[in-house]
Amino acid sequence: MTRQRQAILEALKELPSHPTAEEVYNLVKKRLPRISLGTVYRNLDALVADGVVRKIDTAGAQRKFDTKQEPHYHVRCIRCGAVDDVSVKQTPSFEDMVLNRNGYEIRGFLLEFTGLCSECLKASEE
Amino acid sequence: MTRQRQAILEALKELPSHPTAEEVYNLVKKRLPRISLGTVYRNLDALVADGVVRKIDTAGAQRKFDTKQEPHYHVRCIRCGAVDDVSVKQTPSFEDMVLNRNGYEIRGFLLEFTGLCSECLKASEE
DNA sequence: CTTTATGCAAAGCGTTTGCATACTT
DNA sequence: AAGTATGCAAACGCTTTGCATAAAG
Repeated sequence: MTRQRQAILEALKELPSHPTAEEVYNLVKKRLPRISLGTVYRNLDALVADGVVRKIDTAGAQRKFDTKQEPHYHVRCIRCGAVDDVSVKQTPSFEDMVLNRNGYEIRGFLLEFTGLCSECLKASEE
Repeated sequence: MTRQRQAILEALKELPSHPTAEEVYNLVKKRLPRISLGTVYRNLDALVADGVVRKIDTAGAQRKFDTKQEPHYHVRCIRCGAVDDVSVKQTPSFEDMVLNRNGYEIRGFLLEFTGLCSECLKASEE
C-alpha cells in the first residue's frame, strides 16, 4: 500500500461518481504532482484485483471505475457519455431467462441502461 | 451503392456470426484485393446508419457487426472474446424495472451475457 | 462536370508495457 | 541487499481522418 495507491483510493471516494482513470489521475496529481497515468492504471487494476474497486467496461465508451458497493446498475448517456446509478425493483436473475445458451457456461451478465441525462435532455429540447 | 459496399454486405452474410471489421476486411479482400480497412469501417458505419447492419459495441472487446434481424441477445466469452446469440424466454422490459432513474430519460438497455464458450470451457478443464 | 467514395498513410485515443530509478522491508 | 512500485516514454490495438485520385451519377 504505497502513497500513490492510497491517494488513488481517496480520489475515488471524493470524485462524484464513476470517474475515468484520467479523472482520477487529474485529482491525484494535485497532491502527488509527479504521479503518472500508468501508475494510476496499474493501481486501479490492483485495487480491482483486491475486490475494492469495480471496473466498468462500458460498451464503446471510456472505461470507468467506482468503489465497490452493493450490486447496482448503470445508465449511460448516449450523448455525453455520463454514467450514473439506477436502482432496480428486483435484482434480475437472467440465468433463468436464457433459453438456448449455445454451449456457453453463463457466468453473469452486463446490464446497462442507455438514455439521455437531464442536461442533454434539456439541450436537445432547445 | 458501390462495388465495395455490396461486397461488404455479402461478406457479412457469409461470415459465421458477429464478425469484426477486420474479419470482414479479410474476406472482402479476396474479391477486391485493393480495398482498405478504412473503407470497410466507413461502409459499415453507413450500413448501420441505413439500418441494415447492427453495430455491437461489446464492453472492453473489439467492436462487432451483424446483419440486422429480430431483437436478440449476445453472450461473450470472457476468455477468447467470441460472441454468439442467446435466446431468451421473454423479451425483458426493463423500463418497468427501474426505480430511481436519476433524471435520465431511459431509451433502452444493453444486455450482454458473459461466460465461457464451449471451447474455452474444455480448455479450462484440462 | 459535380459529387461522392476510395486507397493510402498518418493521426487519434485510451490503455499497456519496458526499463532504469527510487522506494520499501 | 532483494523485491516491488514508480515515472517516463514508447508501443499497442482499434478506429478515425486528411488528402489526392478514381469512380459514380
